[in-house]
Parts: sequence; C-alpha cells; structure tokens
Amino acid sequence: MTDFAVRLLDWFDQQGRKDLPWQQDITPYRVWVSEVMLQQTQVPIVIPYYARFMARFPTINSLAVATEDEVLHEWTGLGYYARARNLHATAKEIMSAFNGDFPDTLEALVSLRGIGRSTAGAIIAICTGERATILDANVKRLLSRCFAIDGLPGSSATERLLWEKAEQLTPAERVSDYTQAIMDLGAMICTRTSPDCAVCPFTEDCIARVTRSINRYPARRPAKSLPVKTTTMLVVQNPEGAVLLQKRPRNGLWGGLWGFPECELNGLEQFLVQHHLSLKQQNHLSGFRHSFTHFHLDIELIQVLVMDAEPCVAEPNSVCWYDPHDPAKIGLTRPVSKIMGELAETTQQTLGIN
DNA sequence: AAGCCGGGGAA
DNA sequence: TTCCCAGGCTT
Repeated sequence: MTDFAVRLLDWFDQQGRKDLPWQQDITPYRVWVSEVMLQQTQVPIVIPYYARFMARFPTINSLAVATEDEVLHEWTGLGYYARARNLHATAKEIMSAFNGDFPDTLEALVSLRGIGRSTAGAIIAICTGERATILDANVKRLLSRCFAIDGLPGSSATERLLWEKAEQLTPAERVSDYTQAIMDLGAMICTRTSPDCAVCPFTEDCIARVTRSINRYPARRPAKSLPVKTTTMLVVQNPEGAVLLQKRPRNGLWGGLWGFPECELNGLEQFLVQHHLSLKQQNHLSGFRHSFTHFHLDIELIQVLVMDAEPCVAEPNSVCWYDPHDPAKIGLTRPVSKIMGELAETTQQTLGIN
C-alpha cells in the first residue's frame, strides 16, 4: 500500500463520512443509483431525490417495470435527464440480459448505458472490494494540487495524466474506504475555493500548497461568453384550470420531459388553430431568464385562457392537460414546475374574473 | 477533440 | 454575474 493511501485512510477513519444514505444497506443497485445521481451533482442536492427515488423504486425490478414518465417524474429538478432515461434502460437490460444480477466486472459495467469508467470503478470498489479506480471532480482537484497537474481541464492529455496518477495511488486493500476517502478529502478539505490546508494530511507534500500556488490548480477552463436565446412559452389553461403540456423529444434539452408549448413571437394564432382551441382571454405574464451551462434562455410567457375543448393533435401521446389539483406523475421542465408553483397562488383570482 | 446536457450553491 | 459540481454520450 502506498504511503499516500495509508495516510488518506488514516484521515478517513477519523474524519470521513460514514452516514450518507447510500452508505447504508449497501447493494449494487443502491450504489449504482447514487453514483448516477451524483454525476455532476453535489451531495446535499442528491440526498432528498435519492430518498424519494429509493422509496418509489426500492429494487431494480421495480425500476425496470416502471414507465419512463414516472422515472422522469422522480428525476424532475435534478437535471441531466439523460441520466434518468439511461438508468431506466439499463435496469431493463439487467433484468432481461443479466437475469436481474448486477454485473460485477468493469468491462460489463462500462458497456451499460450511463455508466462510464469512473462510475464503473466506484461500483466495483464499493460493492466488491476489488481494486478499481475512480476519477471524479473531487479526485481531479485533489490530484491536480498534490502533484501540480495544470493541463487544460478536459483535455485528453490532462485526463490521461490524472487517470495514470489515480490508478497508481489506488491500493489493493480497503479499496471501498479508499474510494470514499479520496472523495471525502476532496469534498470536505480540498475544496474548490479556500481549501482547509491546515487540517489536510498532505499539507506538507502537496506541491500546490508548498509552492503557495493553490489557486493555480486545477487550471481554469477558458471563459467563453454564453449565447442568449429567446422563446415564447404558452401557459394554456382550460376553464377547469388544467394546463396544456407538450412532451419534448427524447433527445436534446429537457429530453422526455413535459414542457409548455412554445411558439414564434406572433405565432399564438397559428398555435390555436393548429390545436383547435378557441381563445377566451390572453395575458402577458412576467418573463424570466433561465440559464444553462452552455447558454441563456430568455423566456416570454403568455397566459392563454381557452374554451373547454379537447386539443386535437396528431399524436395524443405528446400532449396532455396537466391538472395541478391531480398532478400526473410525469417529468416537468424547470419552467413548468416553477410557474405551476407561482400559478397555484394566483390562478383562483385569474380564473375568477372571467 | 469538442459540444451537449440542468440546476443550484458559492463567492 | 461567473464558476463549477460523486460524468457520460454524441458528433
């Protein structure tokens, strides 16, 4: 065992986290779900989602037989919705192609949708205790500082260096604890801003620390200005107060979720004709900006009150009336969940004036 | 190799 | 505001 691993494990025994929800009653299924939820998502955000998800889908079979709408319903608000679709698809595949038994080799795991090299390594290390390596953002930040790896984040050269170092440091014993330990040190001590070097077991060895250049590691990714896009979303309500939602394409932004219909700037009339709806009243609601990692979306909102009618559409599976008082268990885009919450407070008055 | 995919917390 | 997070997939 490397000196690095010995000291890290010693720190973990005293300071590491042992009470996280997915550290209790460890099964491959529970670890898998947690690892996928934790991709690009921090622990405090995941905890409530994980509790609800495991309550609703306690076994891999319960997940496999669920509808995709309901899986996305439990994922609503968590982001990166391809994770939920891949999770669902992989649950089905494990039930059908693996007899319901979770694969326990790196190769088999990586072949599954939504499981890459790092997530596969985490599952192996935590569930089997076999030697396997992870490389998540915590580990990358820690190794970048300790060993002064300052290449561009995401570049293949940097990735190769980091994987090489991570593999080299991974011990053959206590692999599960080591895996948790290196993530804990990164998340709790070697944080992105103002790391607590005073209590870090590697404070004397960390090259970034010793050379007083912590803020140079990991290297900043080059800033780029985000494009701004605009759209108009329609909050179409029938006399009962139900709201018209459209299912979004499986691929792309908010894939598989249900969102407000969108139209061109003056495309409301065309929209109404298209869906055989007759306008009763329209109001401009205050718009807002929704920001993504790769662009800003400026959203205009038009509340459209219509006569009681079934929307006539080519594909009935892609449109629904969403009743806030009896909400369907489907995945909602952030604008929908946000506006539904706000609408609940004012909809009574709005409908009352008609 | 680079782009795409969310939402929220931190500063 | 900007930056980034228990990454992986697509092009």
